[in-house]
Amino acid sequence: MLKTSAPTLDDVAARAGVSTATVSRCLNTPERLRAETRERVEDAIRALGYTPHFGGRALASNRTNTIGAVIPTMENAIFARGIQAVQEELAAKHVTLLIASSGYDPERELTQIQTLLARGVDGLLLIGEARPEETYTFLARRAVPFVLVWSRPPDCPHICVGFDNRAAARGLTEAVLAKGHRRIAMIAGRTTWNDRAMARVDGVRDALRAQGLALPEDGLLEADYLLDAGGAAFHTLMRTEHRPTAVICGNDVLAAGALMAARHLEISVPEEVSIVGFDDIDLAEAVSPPLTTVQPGGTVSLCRIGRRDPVDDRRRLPLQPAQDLQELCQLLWVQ
Amino acid sequence: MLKTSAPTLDDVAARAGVSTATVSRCLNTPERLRAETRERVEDAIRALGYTPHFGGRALASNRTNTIGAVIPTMENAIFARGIQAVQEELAAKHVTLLIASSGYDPERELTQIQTLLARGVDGLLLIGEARPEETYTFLARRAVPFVLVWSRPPDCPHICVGFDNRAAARGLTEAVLAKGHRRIAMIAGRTTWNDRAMARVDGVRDALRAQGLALPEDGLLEADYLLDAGGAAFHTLMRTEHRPTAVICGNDVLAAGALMAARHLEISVPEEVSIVGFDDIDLAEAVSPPLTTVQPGGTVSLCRIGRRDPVDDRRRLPLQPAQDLQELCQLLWVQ
DNA sequence: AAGCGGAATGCAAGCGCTTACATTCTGTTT
DNA sequence: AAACAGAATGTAAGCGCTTGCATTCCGCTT
Repeated sequence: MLKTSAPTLDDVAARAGVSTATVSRCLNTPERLRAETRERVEDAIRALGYTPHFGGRALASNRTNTIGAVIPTMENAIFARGIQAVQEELAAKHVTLLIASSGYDPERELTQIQTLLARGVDGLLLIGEARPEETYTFLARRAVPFVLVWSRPPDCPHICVGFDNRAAARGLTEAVLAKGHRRIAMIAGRTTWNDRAMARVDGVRDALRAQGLALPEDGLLEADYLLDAGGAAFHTLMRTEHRPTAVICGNDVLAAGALMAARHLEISVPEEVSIVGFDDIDLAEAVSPPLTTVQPGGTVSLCRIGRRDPVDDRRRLPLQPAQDLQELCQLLWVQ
Repeated sequence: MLKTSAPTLDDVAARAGVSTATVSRCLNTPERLRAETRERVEDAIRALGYTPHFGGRALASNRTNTIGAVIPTMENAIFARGIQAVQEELAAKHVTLLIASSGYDPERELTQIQTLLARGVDGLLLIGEARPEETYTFLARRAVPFVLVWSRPPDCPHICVGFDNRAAARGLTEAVLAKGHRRIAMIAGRTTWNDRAMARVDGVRDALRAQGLALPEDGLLEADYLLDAGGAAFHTLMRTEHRPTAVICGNDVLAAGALMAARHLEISVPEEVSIVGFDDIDLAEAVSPPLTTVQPGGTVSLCRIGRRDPVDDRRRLPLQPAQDLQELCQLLWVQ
């Protein structure tokens, strides 16, 4: 009689003439088997086309080799890019990344965390530090290991892997100031429950203050991270009494939106106004003129402020993404 | 003594004064419990902060409520967008989507499929139809239910949810022809193991043939779906003896790359040459001039060929994404 | 050749849940 | 009040794997 259902450990064990324990060890700690035994087991596995049953494994070991990530949205290229990198790094370690998105909503984030935990993830990856105390309490009660990425505030009590958004924004702003701009406005992302957006605003303010300057009263707008929203905000800024000569945007999507609006309003960039982004996603390079932006954790491309022809004027920010990924994996690895 | 580990079904059962079977039923088929019993159980669950153990559940029921998707890459916004939509739809049905990417490599796709299966997914979502027979054999032997998305060739023997890329490309090309273009070139995506890329080339050819035209010999280039590659291909096209007056690109990324190259070469678009994309991602709208592109399954925005000011000249393609999502879920639902 | 220690393997008890089947209710019908 | 059907609940047997502990094996030393 032919067996129709998937082969199990027992089948493999029987065929290889060993116990199930040995087969299990062959899968998990092969170095502890005699070479000859291991080969016999491996042959049986191959012959039967055996694959371990995920549920059984999860039940017995109480681990799933899965970590969950809750990101704001996959539609922002910066997160898609980041998540892809993390995923690849984890895959190399035979860990699966389970992705969920919150749409920048802290309540939804908690729900997603709960869903991920119900799915038995061994650890969590969360974006940024700002979230309701309730969420942190929950995480603590469940004793889930988690890592915060994408920001690293100087005094964060949690495990963070990321860069200092405030410092990056300050650096960017300093570069803008160095080009002679004095009337600078900002289109920030929504700062509620978003420490990155907040930190970037602070960074801009820091740099201005150092020069005895400030954002004009009507020179700081918040917008959703959408092209349209960026455009609308830009439109508003351009209607203020004294137009800024440079507009710093909370990310590249906002900046691209602003650029579109400028085109629409027939305001020439960078002649009449400079537009500056943050993240250095592909979009930044594709628009015209290419956006001045900052690649956090990489290099700042300050090359294009006020000129169309790129010049190499790049600076390093404190963080190496690749190295961070390593760190990240290690952190999550410590169960 | 305080219990430290997570509460189990037994704990809940004990506390509610019922059997574990009842608790299980309360979780899975609550309508089969007397209201009063159900409440008692629910109270206990709440009091204990109980969450079902994923592994146990998977083991006993042999289902994970997970479906896996293998996409080429998350870095193309079109897939990020699509996956996000699917994910939300599935989440509403308490199904988790597990995402893996293949980087357009069919071997890697198979590996990823195997990984996903090892993770116990109940079904699979794959992009496009073209893949080695080996992969299909494997799927058949394992009897995994799967759905192909993003393309729907007329004669596909599998379950497909998507649109007819060939027809879409033909439609787009016809629109280009209608604007008077006669010398048309194409920058296609890599067509090996990519039926969408292939179909788009065919569609362009169809439309040209219908007018007694053809792609010039040196007027069809293949490129990776990257900005740079699109730019390089455009560069090549512009060096051919008779420059095309319109360049149709396999997707918006290629088109944006081409546009960047045009800017670099100081070739004005659309005065000297028109550039046309495919997918209608945000990028298409952000570049300058905004790309003419086609939103498959939605509307074709043919508005901007040869002019900067958008005119409303849209047409519907045969497919409704939302409706497709429904269909998709149903298909996967049939275990 | 006997003795020994460590490495290799086997034994078997669960891990937490689902579900077929058995049992006990409940409310009707006679 | 007895009988009964159906609904509600309980019983208990696994699902496939891991792992602590017990046992056996092997290659040395003496």
